[in-house]
Amino acid sequence: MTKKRAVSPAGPAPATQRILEVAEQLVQTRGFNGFSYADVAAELGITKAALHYHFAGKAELGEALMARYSSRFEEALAELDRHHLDAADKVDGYADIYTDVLRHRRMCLCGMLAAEYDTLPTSMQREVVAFFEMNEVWLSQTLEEGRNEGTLAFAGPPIGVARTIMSSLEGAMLVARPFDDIARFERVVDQLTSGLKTRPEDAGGSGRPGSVRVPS
Amino acid sequence: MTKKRAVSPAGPAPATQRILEVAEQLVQTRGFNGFSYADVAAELGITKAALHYHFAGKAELGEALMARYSSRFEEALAELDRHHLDAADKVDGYADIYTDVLRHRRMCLCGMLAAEYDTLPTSMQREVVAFFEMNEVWLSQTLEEGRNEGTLAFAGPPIGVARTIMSSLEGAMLVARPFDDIARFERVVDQLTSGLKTRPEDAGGSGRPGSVRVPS
DNA sequence: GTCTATACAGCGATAGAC
DNA sequence: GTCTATCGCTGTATAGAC
Repeated sequence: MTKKRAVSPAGPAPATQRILEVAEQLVQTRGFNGFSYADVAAELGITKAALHYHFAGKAELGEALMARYSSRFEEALAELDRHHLDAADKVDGYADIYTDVLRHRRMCLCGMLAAEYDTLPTSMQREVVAFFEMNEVWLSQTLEEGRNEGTLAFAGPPIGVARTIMSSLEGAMLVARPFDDIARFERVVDQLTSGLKTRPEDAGGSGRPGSVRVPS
Repeated sequence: MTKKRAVSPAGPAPATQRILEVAEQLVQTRGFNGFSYADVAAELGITKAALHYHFAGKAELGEALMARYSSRFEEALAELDRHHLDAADKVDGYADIYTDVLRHRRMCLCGMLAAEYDTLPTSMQREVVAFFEMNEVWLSQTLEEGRNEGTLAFAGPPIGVARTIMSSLEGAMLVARPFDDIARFERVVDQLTSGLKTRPEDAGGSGRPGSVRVPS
């Protein structure tokens, strides 16, 4: 048995992983047009040329970033589903995912890329839209579930409420970052979700049952 | 009397105006890091060097852009106040300002710059925050007014609701643009505002009394 | 107020050695 | 898998003529 990990034989090499982590942080804080190969290389102590070995171009790096982010996000949603929470708690868990991103002083990756949408490679544009659609589908289903089980109450089709919640969370992150104020974000989250719930919220916003976060 | 306009003697020269208009459109669609002096010059059929006569550097151009946008926005809010609307209609008018921006396939200038916040010159960073604060102040006052006159109803301090509305509108624009779907934005607006109003909304979203827009 | 010309830094990207 | 070296291009900015 070699030094290479025996389990999960697939998956990116450690070097590739570290590149993605650094690039992700840069895009989420500075934007896709606000970072360069030189930034990533400097942070990792390697050269720009080495990066091109792992990702042919900036577009490919961007696509890998989004694929990773989306699948991580999807996994976090699946994890919420696995916890047998009621829909009201799932919605809270959903908002917590966003809160955790903001806690790392980051913007949602796809929210950031949505701002830069017109300048992105078309492959990345498609992934931005797909990310939002994935969010909407999960939220719609959860909202409908909540209405059926009686933990959530709202008027009209779930998709409308889902779109309001998702885009409002993106906007709350967008605005909270210049103020460097997580509490501002959390208050907006409470405003948005408290109107949906059929039972009163217990005081503390943290430590909810089955809290799930998208790593880093 | 010369050819120069006899009235409103102050104000930027026509050439400067046109530069600002082109640059504004570019920033609102591509971001501050997504456009260049060359883009502006090409659009106007002049050279990059000519631009530097009007604005020493990109930072100065950016500051002028924000000052203009903020004062235009503030004027639109003052115009809403001048129409003797009730607060519910003022909130609708406020949302209409955003809708008109989106109709021009643009993101709110300061919403766009909020995404790029970490990469902006500090002078521009301050203006981004000031813009959001100005919005919040006006909205808070209007919400309180509406609660006093009975056209609006909401729980808690107005500032909390104001922040939710403003940041949610920013987010709804951010997300609607990749979908190139104004209706999506308008439905979110309805969701956000209908819960505030004490009387039902008349059907059509357009042509409300005293509709005001921020030009371009 | 606009031009030509140019400086100079940074960008994404490639070739080829190790 | 990482390096050195370099290419071609674009970016912001300046000098000086008109």
